[in-house]
Amino acid sequence: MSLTHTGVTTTPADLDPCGRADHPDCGIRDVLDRIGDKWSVLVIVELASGPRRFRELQRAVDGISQRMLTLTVRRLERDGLVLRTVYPTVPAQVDYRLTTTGAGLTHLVKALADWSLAHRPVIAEARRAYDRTHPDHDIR
Amino acid sequence: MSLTHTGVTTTPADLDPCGRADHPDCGIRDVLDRIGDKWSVLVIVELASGPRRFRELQRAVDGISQRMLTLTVRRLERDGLVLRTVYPTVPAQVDYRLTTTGAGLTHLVKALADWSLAHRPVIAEARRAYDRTHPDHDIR
DNA sequence: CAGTATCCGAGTTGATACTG
DNA sequence: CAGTATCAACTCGGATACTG
Repeated sequence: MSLTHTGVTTTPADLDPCGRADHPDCGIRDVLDRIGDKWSVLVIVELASGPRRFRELQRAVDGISQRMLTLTVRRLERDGLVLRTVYPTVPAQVDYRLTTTGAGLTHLVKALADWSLAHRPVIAEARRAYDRTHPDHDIR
Repeated sequence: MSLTHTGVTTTPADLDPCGRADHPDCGIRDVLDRIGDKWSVLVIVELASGPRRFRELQRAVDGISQRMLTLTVRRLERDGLVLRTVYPTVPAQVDYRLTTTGAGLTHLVKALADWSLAHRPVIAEARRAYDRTHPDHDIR
């Protein structure tokens, strides 16, 4: 479902996720779907430090299950952000590394991380203020 | 603190919703959770063009349900990214606009959008190539 | 080691109906 | 207009077990 689902009240099969000129999200959805999920960013960040094997990644990304790591790296691979290399040894050995495209994305992720870090106090305070003024409201 | 944790990244003092020191995502998660979901970015982008009323937003963000729009703007408000103003008219009138913090975030979102747009062809091609070479694989 | 295959519960979303 | 309330459908992620 990650390919072209933006809002979609439009047609089922739309090869043009973009559709309208007044729809400013064209294309961004693709990337957002990828980096927006729980694990991708963590994997990307880890790979930014260099190639990693499957188990290394799993150990580095604390809490990720085998299943989720597999799915995550597969999707990143499919999008051309990560390169997966299998060495026909026994036991199997596979390494993952960022592609040029993927490395480019890390800059943005880094920028986002910096912004997040810089604004964490502000956001935290905003939340406290909100929760204080809206005691019974459950936004999550 | 940096995102990159080569081998060992001990985050010294961490006040955190984060839990553990070996978790390099501290803080970025907050923001990612917000902009990573299906609708927030679309709403932010729309608001980047100026204040909007509830219905205007709903019309602009194609496909969003009333419920989801409410939840989305509430969360953005709670995080201090969006300011919600209620005018006690009849019928009710409410407008939403980005806060200074929110506006700052739009720059990053913009950067992400630009990157996405620029790399869309590459990613699309990577996907086609992957799907061609892995015909039976369902990554979704 | 590096996966794949299943099952299942929790959380999220969307449709629908109703209100100040 | 700008919501709130409710509920069913669906998705996602984790746990577990098995394989080349």
